[in-house]
Amino acid sequence: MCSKFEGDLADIIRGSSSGGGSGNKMMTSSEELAVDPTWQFPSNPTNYSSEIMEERLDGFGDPFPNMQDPLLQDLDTPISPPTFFTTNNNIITSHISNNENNVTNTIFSRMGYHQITSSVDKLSVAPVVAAASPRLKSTTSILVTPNDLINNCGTSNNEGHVMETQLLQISSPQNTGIKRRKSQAKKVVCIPAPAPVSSSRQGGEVVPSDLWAWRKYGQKPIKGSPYPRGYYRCSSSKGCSARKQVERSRTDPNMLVITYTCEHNHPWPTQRNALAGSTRSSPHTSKNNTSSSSTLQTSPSSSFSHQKPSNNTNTTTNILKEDDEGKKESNSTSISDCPNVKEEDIMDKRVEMETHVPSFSQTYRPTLPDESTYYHHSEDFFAELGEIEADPLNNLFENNRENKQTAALDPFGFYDWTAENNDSGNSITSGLLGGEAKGGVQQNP
DNA sequence: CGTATTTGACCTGCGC
DNA sequence: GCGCAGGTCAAATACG
Ligand SMILES: [Zn+2]
Repeated sequence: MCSKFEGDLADIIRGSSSGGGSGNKMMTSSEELAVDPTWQFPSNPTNYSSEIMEERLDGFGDPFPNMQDPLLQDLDTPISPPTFFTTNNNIITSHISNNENNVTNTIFSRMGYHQITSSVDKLSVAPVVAAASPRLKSTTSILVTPNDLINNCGTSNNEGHVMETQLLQISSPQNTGIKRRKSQAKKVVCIPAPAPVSSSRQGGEVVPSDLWAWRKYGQKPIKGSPYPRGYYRCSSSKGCSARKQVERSRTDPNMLVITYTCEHNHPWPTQRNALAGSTRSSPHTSKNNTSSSSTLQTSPSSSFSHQKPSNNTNTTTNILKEDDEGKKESNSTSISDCPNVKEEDIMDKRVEMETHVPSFSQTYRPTLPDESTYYHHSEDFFAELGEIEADPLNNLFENNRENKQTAALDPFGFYDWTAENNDSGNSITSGLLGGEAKGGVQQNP
């Protein structure tokens, strides 16, 4: 976790902190989001997956949901360090000023989650929310459309929001696969952009990398925004239908809006693809700083969820649910801080806010029936984690070397692990860490 | 050599 | 039914 993120986090932070001064650059088709190798997302995509697609359970997150839950529980009990979130802002600023790398935690603070689920998963969603705000005292439900998300992210401070949206057109008889666009459930995450900044050459934007390996398969300019949208597909396994869309929010260049379309079939990204992508982007500076790797990595949602809850004040986590009916119920935790919410209301769609005090533990279970299959009990999961944790952490930290501070961050790192653990945690962790950068090949399976 | 990115073209969905 | 826009595919290119 932490370690992984370190680099990433730093980047993220920068982006956010820097405020994106640079973010503005218009992107022609050519410009893309460059991924910073270092950058990592706090959130786990998997978490998002918690949702269940109507028809498409397959795609979404079987594996993921599992992951999340355990984490959540952990959070509740001992592990979760919500506290760190609270402090995040402070930390961030300080770190940022000093060192980019250090920032790891801060990133999370800003990050926000929006989960938007289309009609399909009613049940699943709720749990998700809970997860998101394990600790939050009050949760507000908000309805948000994806558009809103984008806008919000941009406009909103820098805080990220994660939304699960399932935009489904249930109306269409065929949910199956045919209708791609709207019918599918999507999870939208807003995060501070790493800072496209001038930095690297390419002009590319930096995309935060998550633990998963993503391969870019397309990019298109979007009318609404000056920024192109990048389309990524899971490269870990061919069978995996997980997809990811990355675009900058039109309002805030600083913010990146990442939309996850399907969940991963496989437990974990054994290895990231670091090779090709990263190198290409910049010929000169290959890896270290400047390099922008195409591979995007967003932290697994799980990590996010944890973080979010942590703070009422600073971090805002919003989770949006859309019911079948079309209404969206969203629970946002610690919204108070977020300006974003307001914007949303204003924006287009309806945003409803409710204050809830969910106990995340409760919510958690109900959320995923699937989970049970994957993991019988979160407890077990944790148990494993505990073991794993030690190793992975160490490794991570080592990797991170730059930031020892990250250790403080433990909470984050911890999250990541969970994900790793899920599959075959130990091996993976080592692999990830080591391989992350370049590992060339990705396949696990 | 293999993998990943880049980029244009094609296809599908959606709105009018 | 037409047109627009988004999303995906596939060929070409680049890099380790
Ligand atoms: Zn996958």
